[in-house]
Amino acid sequence: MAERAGVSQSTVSRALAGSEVITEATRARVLRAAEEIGYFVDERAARLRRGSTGTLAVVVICRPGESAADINPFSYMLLGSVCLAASERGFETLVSFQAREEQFFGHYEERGWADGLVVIGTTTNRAAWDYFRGLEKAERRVVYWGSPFDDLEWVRSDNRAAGRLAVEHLLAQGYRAPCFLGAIDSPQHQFAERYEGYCDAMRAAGLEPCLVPTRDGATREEEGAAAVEAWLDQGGGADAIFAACDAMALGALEALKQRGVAVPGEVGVAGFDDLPAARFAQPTLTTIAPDPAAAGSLLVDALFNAGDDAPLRRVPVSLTVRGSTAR
Amino acid sequence: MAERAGVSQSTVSRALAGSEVITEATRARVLRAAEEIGYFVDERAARLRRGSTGTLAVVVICRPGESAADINPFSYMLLGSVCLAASERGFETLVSFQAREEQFFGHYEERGWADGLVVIGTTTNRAAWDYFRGLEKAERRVVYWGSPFDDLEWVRSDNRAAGRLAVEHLLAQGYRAPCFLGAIDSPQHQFAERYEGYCDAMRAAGLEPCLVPTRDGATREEEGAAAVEAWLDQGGGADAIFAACDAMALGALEALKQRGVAVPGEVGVAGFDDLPAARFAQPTLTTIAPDPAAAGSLLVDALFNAGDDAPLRRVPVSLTVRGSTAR
DNA sequence: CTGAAAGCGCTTACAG
DNA sequence: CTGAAAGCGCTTACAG
Repeated sequence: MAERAGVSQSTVSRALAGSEVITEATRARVLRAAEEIGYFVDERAARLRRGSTGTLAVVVICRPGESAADINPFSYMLLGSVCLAASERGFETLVSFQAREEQFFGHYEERGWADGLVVIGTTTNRAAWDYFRGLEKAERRVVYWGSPFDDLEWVRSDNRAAGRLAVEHLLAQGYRAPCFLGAIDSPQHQFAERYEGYCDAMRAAGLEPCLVPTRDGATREEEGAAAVEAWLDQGGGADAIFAACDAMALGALEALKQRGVAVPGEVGVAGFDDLPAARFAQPTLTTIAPDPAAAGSLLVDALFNAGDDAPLRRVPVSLTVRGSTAR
Repeated sequence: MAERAGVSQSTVSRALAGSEVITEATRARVLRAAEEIGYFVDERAARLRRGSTGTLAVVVICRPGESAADINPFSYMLLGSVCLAASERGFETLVSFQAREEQFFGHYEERGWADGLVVIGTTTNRAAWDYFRGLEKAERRVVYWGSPFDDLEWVRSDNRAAGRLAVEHLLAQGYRAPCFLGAIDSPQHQFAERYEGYCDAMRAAGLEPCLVPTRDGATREEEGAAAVEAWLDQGGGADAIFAACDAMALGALEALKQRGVAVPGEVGVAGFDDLPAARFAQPTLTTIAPDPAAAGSLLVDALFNAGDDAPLRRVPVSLTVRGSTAR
């Protein structure tokens, strides 16, 4: 390649890297030669020499046994937005889905594969969290979505605001006794935060918070459906449900329909996530939507600004009103 | 590291690479030392020396302006299944989403970033296909999902079988005149294949095929809805619809509901894709489901078996019966 | 079975 | 502004 352009290896490198110091004429000659012989810089060598990788690893934690079709659509959206945000900042993204204990892996930095690691964990997988928490000690660049641990570098939705938004909307629609559907002691910390926001708004309105607890099930939808059935069996009592996530809300909708409870007439339902499915539920599901694009940007920024005084770690949320609360 | 274990660099390399030739005692010593100092092989250097990358690039083609939340859920599933399949075969995956002309990029092999490239394009993006088709000449390892070009190395759903399955199911449910909703002259070749399967089964049953054509719209759902409205305006005539994809079927459902046409009573509706949303549509949507896991495996295998006599390139499909055809 | 040496393809001080 | 030289951290013939 250097021969072809009639210059030295150093000059080729500088010309292609866009160094200021090179004559425009020389650069043009080098670019033409590169075009002619289809030359591209070998990034393995460049990075080995340079020391950095220009790549960011993103790990999506799944439940064991999950296949591509079972993975939470919101995880996919997060993955997409992280890749997009990384790309905007000039980084490539190495992605891997990890479910079983034998395959947990986070040593991308040590191996020279990536400059940092984004871990996306929306589902419960305790073993994975234990593994990744162990890594942290090594003083590396890692940032987490959905971390159950507050001492890790995390980015999350503004869950408290979400809880408040939901309650305020429900009350504005004329519902008088919204309850919260979810598990607040779940390792999924975000649910507890949504519950806190819910409680804030309830108390601000002079109302008593009310919790309809869910229990672990095969899927979030089943958890939601089971909890609603148990609640109805005990006589119900609330006239609206704010579910900790859309999947549970969808399950709740299912259960209410089966029991002949009219939505939104008798009971209003709102969720969180804005899954694609929310738009097609019957009735369509009112939900609090996190901003996936903002999430990707914040995660990538947090990765490289770790240790900052006041890193921006809360992804804004917004209310999407649909049929399930329209009365 | 070599010092620490008291052996040469060569021996460390061989021990860690699992070379047969190394004494178990030596290997143990090396492994212990590696553990102690937290040593990991630098893959940049290893691959530079070895010549390969152990990585596979996957490019998801999007529509310009699409954000992470807008991307087709099926594309995400395909992405997931490709990553999973690659991982099973010991490959890392480098993923990128590409929408605009300036960012098209496929030179992962030349740059030493990947040993091969999987391109996932389910949406219409002519410029992207032109770009990637241009690459092909360079005699490289690329395999395509959703390619409009038959001369590229492709993997697709068994679309003809899908068309047949849909018609056979519709007839078995007592529908007498199923039509096909979609664009058969679309660059999206797969739609035409589904139409062919539809025609095969119609003729086999002694029926005349009938096409309800769609036209490009902002989203597939809008395309489906608009086509159904136009069709109703012209007097309809069919008693069942097999839509070229779920998004269109969902749009059709929407339009039928708005016009007061009962589904599945007056008109049956079936789609293709098995989007998560299909389970939550009202009524729930009968659909032909491709097998995303199989798709990932086939794509990865095709990548490394290119040029084989009879590469397996058709992903099996299956019928998922739901409410929209249940009469 | 293990070690010394070469070299993968770059980038970057160091000279000129 | 450009070139010659060193070296990034590995793997792998080649000896022994």
